[in-house]
Amino acid sequence: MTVIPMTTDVPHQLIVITGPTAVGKTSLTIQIARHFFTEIISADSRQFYKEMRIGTARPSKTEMKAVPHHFIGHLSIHDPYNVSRFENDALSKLEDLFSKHHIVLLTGGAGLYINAVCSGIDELPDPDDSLREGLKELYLKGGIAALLDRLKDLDPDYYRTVDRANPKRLMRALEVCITTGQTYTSLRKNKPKPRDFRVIKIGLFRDKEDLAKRISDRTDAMMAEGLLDEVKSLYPFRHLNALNTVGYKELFQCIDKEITLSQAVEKIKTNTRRYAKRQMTWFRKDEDIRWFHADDVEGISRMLDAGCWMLDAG
RNA sequence: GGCGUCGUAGCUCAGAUGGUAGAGCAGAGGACUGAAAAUCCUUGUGUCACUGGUUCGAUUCCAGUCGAUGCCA
Repeated sequence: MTVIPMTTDVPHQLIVITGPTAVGKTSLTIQIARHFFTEIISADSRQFYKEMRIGTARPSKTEMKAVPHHFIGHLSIHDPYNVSRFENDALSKLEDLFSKHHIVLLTGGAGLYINAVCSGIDELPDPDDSLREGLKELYLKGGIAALLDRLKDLDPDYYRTVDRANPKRLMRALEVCITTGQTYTSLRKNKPKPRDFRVIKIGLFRDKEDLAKRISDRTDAMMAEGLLDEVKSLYPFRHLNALNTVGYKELFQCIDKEITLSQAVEKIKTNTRRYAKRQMTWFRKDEDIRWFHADDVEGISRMLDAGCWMLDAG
């Protein structure tokens, strides 16, 4: 029997499985996890919430039993949460898991969250509720112009490069400047943080028609499973950020009689397609991702079993 | 069968008293550092149903054909 000793010269490996929504990450990741007798960390910013089960395509009970999953349903929609917290939570969970496994899997479709785990994000202050309220107020009263005015003062460099039409970006930058007394620009180092594990990123793709079909089928399946009831039960909380989510917001509109049920279902499908598209534009930029067709289990296994990726610098 | 209305971008529709056309949605591309399934940006050439006629010129006017639809029979 060969036991690989847990020493520093054998690097821990984080295998990241990513790709657009509905591409088939869940089942493939479970297969790989079983192959390596390891566990899965989810980087899916909506599967975190315990109240959102059907609409987020959470892995089934059987699937979760087959392989331990982490960060699925561990939060309530009422809990404030963000990437930075996820970075911390995931890192400490990884430390724990790496004491038992050489290889751990991370899967999900939120590129920002994955990057936070793999290379970290800058130290910036968490949002402050009352300040955020104030900025929202400023925006409502004075519009984008008011935000821009303020930013021009507080961080002229960022003012030059921001997307000036994006209120959320502007408000966040202002928030950081005001709470720290420093410019947002100066705090954004954009330097990867060292990690004591290696990362390999696997991207799953499918052609457009195939993905669209899967999205459509999955949406129908969610409806058959009772999405509408799930959404109804969350209706009182529809203004929470967690519920500003594809599959939920459209059905809220239906409950509000703004659109019909079949219109809502169609809208869920097109919004999911658009989400998948946005994910792809994010992932395309990431040169570390090795792409495989989502059905190419053979190819992925071959690559992983060859183990040559373990020798990659990283 | 008669009379009327309509036929313009993938969809819903606007428009030009005749000089080959434009919105919304969809689609496509992009951005992205604590709200990220979020938020935001860019992007519109299409036999203007078909066939003739009038005209320097017709998608626009006229006639016919076909299709849709409404009313009357």
